[in-house]
Formats: sequence, structure tokens, C-alpha cells
Amino acid sequence: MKVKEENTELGILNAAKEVFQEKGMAGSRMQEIADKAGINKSMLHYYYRSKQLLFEAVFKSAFRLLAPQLNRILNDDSELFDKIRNFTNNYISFVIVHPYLPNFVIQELNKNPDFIVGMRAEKDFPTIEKFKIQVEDAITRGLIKPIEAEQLFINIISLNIFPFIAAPLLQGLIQVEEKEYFKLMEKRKTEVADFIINSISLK
Amino acid sequence: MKVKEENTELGILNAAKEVFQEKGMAGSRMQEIADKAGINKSMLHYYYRSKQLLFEAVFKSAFRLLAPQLNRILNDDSELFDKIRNFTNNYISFVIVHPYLPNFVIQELNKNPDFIVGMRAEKDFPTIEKFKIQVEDAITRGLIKPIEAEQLFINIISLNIFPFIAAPLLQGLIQVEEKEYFKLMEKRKTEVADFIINSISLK
DNA sequence: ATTTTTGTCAACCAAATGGTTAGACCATAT
DNA sequence: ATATGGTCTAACCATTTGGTTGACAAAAAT
Repeated sequence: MKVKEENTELGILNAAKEVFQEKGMAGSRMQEIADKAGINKSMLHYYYRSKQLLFEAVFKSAFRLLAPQLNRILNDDSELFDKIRNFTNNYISFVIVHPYLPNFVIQELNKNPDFIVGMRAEKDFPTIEKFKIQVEDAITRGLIKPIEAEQLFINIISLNIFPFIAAPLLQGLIQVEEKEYFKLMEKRKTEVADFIINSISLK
Repeated sequence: MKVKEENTELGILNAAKEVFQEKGMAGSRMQEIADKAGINKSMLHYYYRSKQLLFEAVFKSAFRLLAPQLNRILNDDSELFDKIRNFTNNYISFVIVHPYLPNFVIQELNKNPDFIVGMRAEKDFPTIEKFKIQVEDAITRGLIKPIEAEQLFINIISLNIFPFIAAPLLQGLIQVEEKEYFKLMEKRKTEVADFIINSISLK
């Protein structure tokens, strides 16, 4: 249970974010969201009609937060290597502030793949075109080895996002405590970029 | 709804696997599992007492299937580069047979990190020790650049597992249909290994 | 042959859950 | 003052859901 915010509608959305992102659509209870927002359960329906609509509001809001992160690689103007270093270095800060967000988006997209169709209409929806040109250009200029932009993108994203999504599994396998694992993640800020650049660099 | 198997207990477990792995603990219904197993709902409780216990049986069974995959990198005797190529090449076949399994294990471990403690007791639980020695040895022998075994392991796992877990998101971002995405995954069978080896190889 | 055990089901139950309703409160406009 | 419209709550409702019970038949044990 939390304190009521002055703006009820926003208070509900924030409470719903917390609950939905941590427990997913199926695992979340309207009552818990109401408690966390410090209001009566009826208010949820008053402002958002149904659990489904409240959930969609949270999902969209989450995706709008994640999209700029993806655009750092896909649509930033900086040079390829800088971009990789920059993204890798900054993504961890983002995850610390929103620990459940990337996983939330991925999970709910798995349970409802059509959501992405609705998202495509949004402005600033990340697309790969610009990145593709940049990669092809870097190959032509003899900067990097030939590689499909799609594969490079998947690699960058995988190396950055997965260690946070699978943290409990990886902690178990590597046999380190949370604190120690966090140190590994800190090191990755630079190591992952080096790993990628080492792999594709031609020099 | 499905046909009843001759062994009821196993039939229930198989039905439960399908439902739990696709919808998670919170999203699954006992009735749906019973229907899929072609039996009365009471049978679920007769054989497994409660939803929680049935779920744990499914989880353990899933983990026991995933563990040998992880041991392919961590505890196989082959040479490092072969091992990376081999794992990367074979993991996709595993995912095709068990599409929901890796994500299921990771998700439920996120919701209940203590599960991994219970798993550690199992024999053949994958640990990193042997792999660590192998990596350190390869570094000493001047085969690969210095890298922490933990980081290399995380990288290998990330590059292989994440593209399947985040398939709907990545399909949306890359703007390809399922079929085309599957082709990308096919190519990764060799490309990911090359990507990794390129990065760490000293020659 | 008869008792006991095991497997199975239809019917049932209590709690949880998403959603609704009727009315109270309160500020602002008339 | 009084009406109006937005905000909010307590109580309620119907359905879903995990779990239980009692009867009953097939199979094993005696």
C-alpha cells in the first residue's frame, strides 16, 4: 500500500506499471494495483474501464520508454563503433532504473505477438533501415568484416539485454551472489562493446 | 482436448508441461490441463496434490532437459572452438523441439529465484568450473585473447538463447515475417560461432 | 469369494477475482 | 441556495478457480 498521488489517473498508471511489470498480466490483481495506488478498486474501472485496457496503457507506456533505447543503436547519428560503445555503456543505467521493463515487454509480446503491430504505428517506432545503411557503408569502406546488419543488431541486443533477463539463471550457473553478479554487469559496460568490435573490426 | 494416455500420471505431466510452458504458472488453469490430458480435474490433485506441486514437477522436468544443453558448453571435453561451434549449431534444433522451454525456465526463475537453489542439488547441475579452466588454459596457450570465462559464457548463452526468447520483438524491429526470421536463425547456426571466435581468437 | 486398495468421475464448495451500482462528497456554475 | 458534473467509496454480483467429497468400479490382495 502506498500514498495516494494528487493525480489519481496517473497514480493508477504508476501503480499498475509496478504490479504488471513485476507479475505480468495474468499474475497481477486489480486489488493489488488499487492498494498500491491508495484508492478504491472501482477507480481502476472508472479511469481505465477494464484490466485489459489498463494493461494496454501500461504496455504502451513501457514500450515508449524502451523505444528510445533501441533507437540509440538504430537511429543515432554517431559513428558505428562509438554507437556500440555508447549503447553498451548506457543500457545498464537504464535497466537499473527500470529493472522489470525489458523483460515485461518481451514477455507480453510473446503472449500477444500482435501487440507489436499496434506499436508500429507510433512515431519513433524503431526500425532497422538507417542502421542497415550504416553497416553496409562501414563494410564498403573496409572498416568492418562483412556481416548482415540484422545479425549484428541481434547480437548487440542479445549481449546487452539477455544477462538481465536471465539473471537468476546465470547467477545460479556461474555461482555468484547478486552483488558479485552486479559487478560482472558493471564490467560488461565496456567489455561487451570490445567483444563486438573485436569481432567485426577489420584492422 | 486430447486423447488419454495409458499412463495417467505421465499424461498429466505432459499436458501440464504444454500448458505451463506456454502460459506460465499464473496464466495456466487446472481445468485446461485436465482437458488436454483427457481426464477429470480431480485426477490432477489425486496424482500431484496441488497446482504448486504439479508446477514444480513440470519445472524440474524442464530444467532437467535444459541442463544437458548447458553442459555442452560447460562440461564437454571437446576443444574450445569446436565446442562453441557445436553448441551454437545444435542449440537451434533443441529449441525447435522445445520452443517454450528456455523462456519458461528463465521466467519462472525470475518469479521465484529460489528455485535454482533446489536445482543445485540435482546431479548434472551445470557449473562453470571446468569451462573456466579450459578458458584460462586457452589464454595461457596463446590461443585466445584474455577474457573472463564468466563473461565469455554469458556471451555465448546470450547470443544463442535471446533471439528465440525475444522473437516477436526482434521480428517487429527487423520487420520480417516469422518465416524470414527463421531463416535468420538458421544462418546463426554458423554465424554466431564465427562471431564469437572472431572476437576472441588471437591468430 | 470377499475384502481392500487404487483409479476415476460428477457434483460440490469456498475463496478469489474482475467488474457493477447506488449513493456520498465536493467544487463550480447558475 | 441550488443544480450540475466530476470524483470517490462501500457493498454487491456473477464467474472463475483451486481444491474436496462421496460414490463407484476395476483390480489386487486375502
